[in-house]
Amino acid sequence: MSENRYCYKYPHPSVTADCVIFGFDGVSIKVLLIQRGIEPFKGMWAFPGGFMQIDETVEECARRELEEETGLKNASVEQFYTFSDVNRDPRERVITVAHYALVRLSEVKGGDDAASAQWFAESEIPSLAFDHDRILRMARNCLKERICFEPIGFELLPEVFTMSELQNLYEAILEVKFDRRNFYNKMLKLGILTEAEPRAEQASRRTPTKYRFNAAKYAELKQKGFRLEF
Amino acid sequence: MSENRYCYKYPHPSVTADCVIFGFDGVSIKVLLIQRGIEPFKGMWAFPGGFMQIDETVEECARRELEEETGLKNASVEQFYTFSDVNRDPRERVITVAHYALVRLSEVKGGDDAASAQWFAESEIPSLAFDHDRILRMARNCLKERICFEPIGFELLPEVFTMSELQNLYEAILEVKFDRRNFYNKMLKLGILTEAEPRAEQASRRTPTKYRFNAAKYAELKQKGFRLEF
DNA sequence: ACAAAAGTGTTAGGCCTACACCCATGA
DNA sequence: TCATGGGTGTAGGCCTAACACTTTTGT
Repeated sequence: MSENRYCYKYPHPSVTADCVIFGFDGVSIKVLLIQRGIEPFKGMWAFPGGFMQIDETVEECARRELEEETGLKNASVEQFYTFSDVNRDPRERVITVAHYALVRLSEVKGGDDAASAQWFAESEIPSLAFDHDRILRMARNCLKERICFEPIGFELLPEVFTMSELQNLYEAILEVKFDRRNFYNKMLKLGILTEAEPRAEQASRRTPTKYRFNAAKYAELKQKGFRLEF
Repeated sequence: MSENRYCYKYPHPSVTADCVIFGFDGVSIKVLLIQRGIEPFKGMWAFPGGFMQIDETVEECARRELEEETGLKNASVEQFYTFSDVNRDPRERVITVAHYALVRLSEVKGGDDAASAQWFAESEIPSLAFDHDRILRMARNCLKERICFEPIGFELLPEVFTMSELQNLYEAILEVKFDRRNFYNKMLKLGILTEAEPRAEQASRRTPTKYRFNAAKYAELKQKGFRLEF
């Protein structure tokens, strides 16, 4: 018999943090999944996640899991909902605090567990373990809403990017199409973009202008209270 | 020694649901607090809340607590964040899933615990137990953001209300002032309000027009995808 | 009589949308 | 040479913001 040394007067649930990891390859949104090596749901795909230690917060737990899976230390990780259906885990009562992380594909080396970790385009995501299908749907919705308030998109792009990449990202997240000129104008008028390296002399007309996100100007605007609108 | 019959291999946190209960008296936002009768933080004010039972979800727990405090059964309750700082409860490791509820003051009879429950205007809220100050700040922010997407305000008003009351509510939640005429026009153009009882014949010019929320029209608009803007 | 609340309309400016052509390059 | 992607400007409509006076009633 295993030693069950932690005893309580009332039953306690386990608490896990799961992490929906979003990336962007320049065209479409990707999600990092890992294939479960153990029961339950052995062989099925799921989000990285694990049990919260007694001396860490759920956010710390999510970051720890993220680092183990992707090697990333400073990604943007945010909790968005806590799932607590009574039977969501067949083993025991587990509630999970779901997070999403925005990472740059280019910076992901693949973690310890890389063998079983894989990026999926949204359209190719298989049916997932536990209630992770539902978690994914909510994460996706949160992303949509959040991008209307904060320029989270820049976390998904390389530091230097083209306007088309940015537009593709917004279109992918919001599932709409924008007129190219209008998108350019709106973005430039917002004033949170800076042109990166003044385009090389020999730059052909075909070479797109590169931008980077201007966090300072964004902070300034935010202070004055404003909203991104799309 | 108390009987500690629930034993686990690893330490488990306790899980609670707390409920920030918002009301509106026609002028300002109110919050329902209860005075703690036991340690820790005995005598201090806090949100209603309690331990999640092993056979209920956190939302069910929040609704149960809400009903115990206010007698309300069908209020709008929504979770918004999970607080898991390691030392947020001095007794043991407790993580709490914080919810907010929107209730009509007129419908609150006062619950079992009414003796120690009290409505506070925002400006009069004392310093709170645990990390409830922080929870309140986040709840307040959520309210601000949510009202830009959904007409949650109507949950706080009586079924039939005047345009001024509605404007006061929006101004209280968003902490801004609107021009009265512009607010009227915008609201009426949105089309989610219906005039309640055609104003009595003898209605004086001083008697304000009464409206009610038109949920059907709202659902219709929402389907087509639109946003409330303020 | 005076203060407080409700009803009502116009104008100017800004923002959003829709839309088309040219150039350079790589295949 | 053709297809692709990037760069660029304008006109019309809609929404927003700013703004004042009248009426009624309660005090």
